[in-house]
Amino acid sequence: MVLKQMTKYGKEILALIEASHDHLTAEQVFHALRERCPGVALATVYNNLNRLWQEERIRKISVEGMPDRYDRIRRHDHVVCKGCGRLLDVDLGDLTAQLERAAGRPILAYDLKLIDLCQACREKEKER
Amino acid sequence: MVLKQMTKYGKEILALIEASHDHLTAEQVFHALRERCPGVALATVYNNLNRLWQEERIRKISVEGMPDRYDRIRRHDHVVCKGCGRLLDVDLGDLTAQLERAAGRPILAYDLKLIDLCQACREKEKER
DNA sequence: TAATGAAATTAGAATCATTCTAAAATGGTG
DNA sequence: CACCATTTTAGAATGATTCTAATTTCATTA
Repeated sequence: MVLKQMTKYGKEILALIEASHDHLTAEQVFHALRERCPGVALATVYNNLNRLWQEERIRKISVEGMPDRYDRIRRHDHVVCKGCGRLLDVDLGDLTAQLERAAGRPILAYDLKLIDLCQACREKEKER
Repeated sequence: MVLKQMTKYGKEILALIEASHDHLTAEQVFHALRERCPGVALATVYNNLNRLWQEERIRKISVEGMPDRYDRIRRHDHVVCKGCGRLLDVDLGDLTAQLERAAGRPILAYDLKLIDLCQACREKEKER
């Protein structure tokens, strides 16, 4: 895929996502962007997020029952809390070769989520 | 978690999912169930899918941009086509211990998707 | 500089999956 | 049977995202 020149908002949004260590939803990106570009439309945010995603400049993370979240592309994995969906970064290194061997077939990439229960959710669990 | 007795539709839906080697959406479960139970409501399907999921009797798989799909619980992983979202089963065995070691923390479970491009999508890719 | 055309942006409607609501049906248990 | 909890139901509501068609922007060419 040939990467096209980025647009004004494309650049802004990419910068926002790269700078953030959270995992922003489209809505959160929209709010953050508004501070710098008051007039911008929500559709523009979705347009650009989709474009950036297709160009593989950002990652999209989906967890059941929550809005998609966007993340910088640099290789890393995630720990998702089973209770509240809280997402943390973790890096297990590049497992591609290993997984290909185990699967017996070549892959383009993989998506690995570790599931745990965060401190807060563990407390709540106990109460019951 | 103590498993409760299953309800009439709960059983039907669980059986449907266990029997199917596809990865059914709620809508597909609804259609299939209708053949055996013509009057059943879509809400009932969602109710039961959610209950079964909470009781960990079925799995829920979410891939960005598509409706959630449901799967039997037996341990296995998935290969997702990057182009069309087609989902195949693959079993890499239980990597829990290995992943815990790599992550340096205990986990409850994990969710691993291998990404590839299916034959059909590879053809299409070429055409461009 | 004016004209052209492609791509980006916009506002709002539309869609789709899913959840919610409140009422009705069902199913044990005493 | 009477009771109460649970399940089911139909349809409305919600929330995230996409679509649409008009408008704006911007680079390129005449």
